Amino acid sequence: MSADPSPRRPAVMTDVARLAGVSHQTVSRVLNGSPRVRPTTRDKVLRAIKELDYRPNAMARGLVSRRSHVVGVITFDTILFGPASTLLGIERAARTAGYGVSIATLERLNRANILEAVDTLTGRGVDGIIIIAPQLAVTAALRDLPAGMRAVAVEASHNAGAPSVAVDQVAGARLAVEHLLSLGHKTVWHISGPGDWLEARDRVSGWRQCLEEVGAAVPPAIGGDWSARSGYAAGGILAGQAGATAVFAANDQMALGLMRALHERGVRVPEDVSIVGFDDIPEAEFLSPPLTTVRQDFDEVGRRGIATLLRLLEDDEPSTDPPIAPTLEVRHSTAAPPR
Amino acid sequence: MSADPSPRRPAVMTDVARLAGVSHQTVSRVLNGSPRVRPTTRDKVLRAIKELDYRPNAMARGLVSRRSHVVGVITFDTILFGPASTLLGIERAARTAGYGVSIATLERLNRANILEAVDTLTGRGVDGIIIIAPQLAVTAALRDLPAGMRAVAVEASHNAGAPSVAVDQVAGARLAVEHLLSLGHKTVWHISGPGDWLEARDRVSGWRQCLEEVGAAVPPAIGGDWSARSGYAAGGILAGQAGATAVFAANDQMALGLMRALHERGVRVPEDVSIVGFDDIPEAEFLSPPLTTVRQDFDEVGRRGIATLLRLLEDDEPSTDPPIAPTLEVRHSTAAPPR
DNA sequence: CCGGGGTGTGTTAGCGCTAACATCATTCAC
DNA sequence: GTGAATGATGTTAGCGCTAACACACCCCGG
Repeated sequence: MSADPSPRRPAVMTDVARLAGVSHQTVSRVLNGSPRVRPTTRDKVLRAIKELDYRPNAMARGLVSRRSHVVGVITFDTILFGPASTLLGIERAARTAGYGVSIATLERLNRANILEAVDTLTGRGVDGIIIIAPQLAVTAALRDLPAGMRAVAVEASHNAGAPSVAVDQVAGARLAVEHLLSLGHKTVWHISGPGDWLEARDRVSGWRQCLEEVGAAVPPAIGGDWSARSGYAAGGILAGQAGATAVFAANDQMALGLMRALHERGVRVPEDVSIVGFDDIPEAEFLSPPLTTVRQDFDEVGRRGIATLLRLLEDDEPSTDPPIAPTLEVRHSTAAPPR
Repeated sequence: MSADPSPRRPAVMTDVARLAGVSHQTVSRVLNGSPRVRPTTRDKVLRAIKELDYRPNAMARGLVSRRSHVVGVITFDTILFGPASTLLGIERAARTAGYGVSIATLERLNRANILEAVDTLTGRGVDGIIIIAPQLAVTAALRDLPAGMRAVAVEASHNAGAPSVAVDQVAGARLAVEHLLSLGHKTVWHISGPGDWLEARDRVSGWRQCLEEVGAAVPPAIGGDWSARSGYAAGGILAGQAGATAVFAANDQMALGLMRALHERGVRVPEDVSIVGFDDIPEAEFLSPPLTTVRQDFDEVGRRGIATLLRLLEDDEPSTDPPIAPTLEVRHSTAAPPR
């Protein structure tokens, strides 16, 4: 009833052709959904394929068709929530579109590394590349990608050397600051991300703009590095500032560290100080108190990244969507200022 | 001095051969480091390669050599700290070994999905597969992988259908429980992970064993699902238990949720209740209070996973290392019980 | 009853590379 | 000086597939 259960060597197209009594080209036509095949023939071929447990060889296919149906993703070597979520979103979107994903991570972000990663991925035959490029160095590197390589940048600035997909970080920061001001705070302090991260800069811009527009004093931004540790350290600085009643942290981890630092000093959140984070990590809702934060839709980032890349592969016409709007999740870490 | 900067079509091996005045086979020899090439010839070829910016075509290479130098990684579609860190560790190790990584994520874990992912990856021509398989369903699926497919399971039970690499979860749990008992607690409660996760089961076993060995009462395990939310919910149950002074949570997120729940009820950590987590997420150190937790070396998991797979590809001899030992990070969430 | 235009199928020629063997110089022992 | 061993290179034949064309065969109108 069934063929040899463990053939020595996996079946190839000619084996299928022989068993079905047709030429290998007819098998190829069936596989590629050509309409020029009689239904009865198609059935014979399909049966033979199943019987031999045949799977087309992707490399042979790719060699002749010049399409691997694999996209490369370059990402910073980290488990930071943003990049990790974006990678997942991209993989999901790619899978839906019938593409595979090959990854290359970078230990250190600089031009040489990035171009090398692009080379490696290109060498492996990917059809295009998505670069998760939140840092300025990356944006710069994008300007001299090898000619002919199709790439899109996500989380990069709009004037990168490639079409880009991004969340509107300025708008996100404004959401946070406006919320705090509307609660009655006179001004808002800011713990920023590292200066070479685009998102960090944009969040600083949004924060500053918003304060300036309402004529509020603009305190100096306190520099952090995304880690809870740096948020904790920022707490030390903030504690010495009498009028600081509201803080916008550029990500949730720093907000968490800050909360720890304030707690140690007996400063209550939100009674004494209100805090807003950024990212909405899964834990944000369960901190003490639950953290008000700005949420970005990373699945959407992934979908748009893949969509933009596929468009680029097909039409060769770069296209850039407007940035994705983030949303504010109000929880219990924000309240009116103490009187 | 230099060739046409933007050739219409990328250079292939014959182009290099022509420019260098040798046969394409000599170029191939240079590329593959054959000793049978005169140094002067090698130089000529190398210069031609650089001049034409030639890169070998991976698909053509793979087609004939039957090696793609890409490994596939199947992972659960999640940004849980463990699996995400493991993926990163694997990529790093693979890169060091000269391999690329193609990923396939699973929305839902069941046999059909896993086998499909294996098929997809195999179809894309990977040399072998690493399955991040923390759930029982995966272990079961491993038993009927397509013949000839080389695979290794990480975070799976030792009697999976494939060679495996794992951290000793039982030992990790014992570390946590012993620490709490040594502080003077009469017994230790446990918030477990989902019952279909191997790691969750092993941590329950370690916890129970340890208590039984010293003749301590074994309270019922409280079921969680890894999320901070479930840890928070467990807090409700625990609060009703008068004698509960020590809790071992099966991961840091649940510990975090629990801390929140206790805080809301005015229960102090560690004065009233001691808590130990598992994983040592980067934030653990900055929770209120800093969390004592069990740390697993995911980089080592990645390295061993790749090493095991490559050994399998070379010798065809399955080999399984002893499990990796986790370590305890003592911080401030644990103390002697209240008297 | 014959030519034109579909259909369905087979044949041939590569894609860019490596493996295997063939070929031609050298070198060196005797 | 001769033959065998060795070294450096070229030639040929695929890997498994798709693209392009060639070829039957059928149906149809004139």
